[in-house]
Amino acid sequence: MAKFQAPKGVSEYVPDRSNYFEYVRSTLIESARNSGYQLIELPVFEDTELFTRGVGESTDVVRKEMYTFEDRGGRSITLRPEGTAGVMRAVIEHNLDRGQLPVKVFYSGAFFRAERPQAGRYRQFYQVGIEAIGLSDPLIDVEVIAVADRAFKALGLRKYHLEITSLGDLLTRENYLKDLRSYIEELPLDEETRTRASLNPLRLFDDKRSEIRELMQKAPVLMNYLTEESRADFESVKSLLKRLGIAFSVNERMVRGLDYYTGTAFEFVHSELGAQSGIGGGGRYDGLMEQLGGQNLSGIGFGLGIDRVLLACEAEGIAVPENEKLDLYIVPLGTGDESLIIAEELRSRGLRVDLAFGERALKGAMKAADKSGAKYSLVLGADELSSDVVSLKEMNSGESESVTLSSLATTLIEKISNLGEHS
RNA sequence: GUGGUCGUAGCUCAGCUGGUAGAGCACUCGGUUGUGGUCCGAGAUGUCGCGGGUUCGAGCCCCGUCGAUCACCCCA
Repeated sequence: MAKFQAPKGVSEYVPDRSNYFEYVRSTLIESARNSGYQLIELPVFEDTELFTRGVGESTDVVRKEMYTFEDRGGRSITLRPEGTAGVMRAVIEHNLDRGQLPVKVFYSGAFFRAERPQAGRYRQFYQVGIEAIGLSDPLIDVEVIAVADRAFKALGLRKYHLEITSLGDLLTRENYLKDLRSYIEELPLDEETRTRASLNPLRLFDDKRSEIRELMQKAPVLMNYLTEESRADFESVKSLLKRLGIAFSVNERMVRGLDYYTGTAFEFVHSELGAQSGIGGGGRYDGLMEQLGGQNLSGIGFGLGIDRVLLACEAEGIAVPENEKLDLYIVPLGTGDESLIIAEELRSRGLRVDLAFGERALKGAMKAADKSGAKYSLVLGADELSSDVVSLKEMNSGESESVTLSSLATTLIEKISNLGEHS
């Protein structure tokens, strides 16, 4: 029988790289938690219509990238291609918007898009996202951006930058798009490009071909259509970002892939990732909640691509910190039972402990201790059991000291916490 | 979805103009009896992505297929 392989284009993480993945994900989540966002855990599949109405019929995501199927009850189901629509559905369904506003939630999980895979672009990929719903205020726009920026900085990323723009309110967009369409109509375009433009004229700003870029140089710019209020909000966002020391550039031609964005929109781009350079992006959405049957509340949020952030970290040579490693590795010499009992006792005290299984030779077991990255190791043989004293070895220095078995846990806990303070 | 490149041991790769597979790393054991990271020795490991075809003979040639990768499209 042929070997099974994972389905085409999915991203999956196995040891040791999965440690790196977990570190990246938890760092992103911690940034959201530090800002008061709470977990919202949602299904990975939803009613297809939630996405066609929420994300927008004209988007590529809906038109050709959704995993849609019929369940046994004849319902049309779609694997979630993005997070915001589902969050809005849940907020409405559970009346979360009836309490204090804004509602602040974060999510983390798998998303699905049936695209041609590439490094950094997968059919099943992972995102951490946040949403702040029910408040239209530059303050919250900036907070949302700051959550992402702080997460990236916490990871130690440097080679990324933030681009922002304002897409204006719904009416502004309507006026602008009308003018943009009539401008594009006059351009000498091939059939395919024209079709793309008719679905979303903003796309042409993103075209890689230089002749198109040139044609679009003189196209009307949305920024000039903004109402006084939008303009003022955007100014507030910019000055607040500056005061927070968050570097950014204004990209008046930014294009977002989802239809629902209004007002502030932003994107984090990393310079070492090739074509799939966006490590996160988001923006405000004024009409979405109402569009999905809720009250008329505005919200703002982002999605960060864990897979891409991980690639970015690797590209910058960022390592997983030491404290993710084991505290102790036990090498039993014919003392499997006792070793496991001691390990369990230490583990229940909160220490990270592993041991060598399978009657390995001392040399091999010490090698395993080394590979595990554990901070300390100890050998447990008949001598130790009869004397109740073990030789606790600090792996980096190679030095060891005698510790009684009964004080092993407290000694280790003390040593580990001292290490933490010094590093 | 479109086009280019690639697919040999767990990993990185070598394999000359076709003659039935190799290196380094990793792994296991050992270097006189219980302490790893260096060094030395020994050992295990592959249906050469999969399926067809050409040939006396294919890892090397042809076709298909699956997958990865790069760019486009799009996006996290």
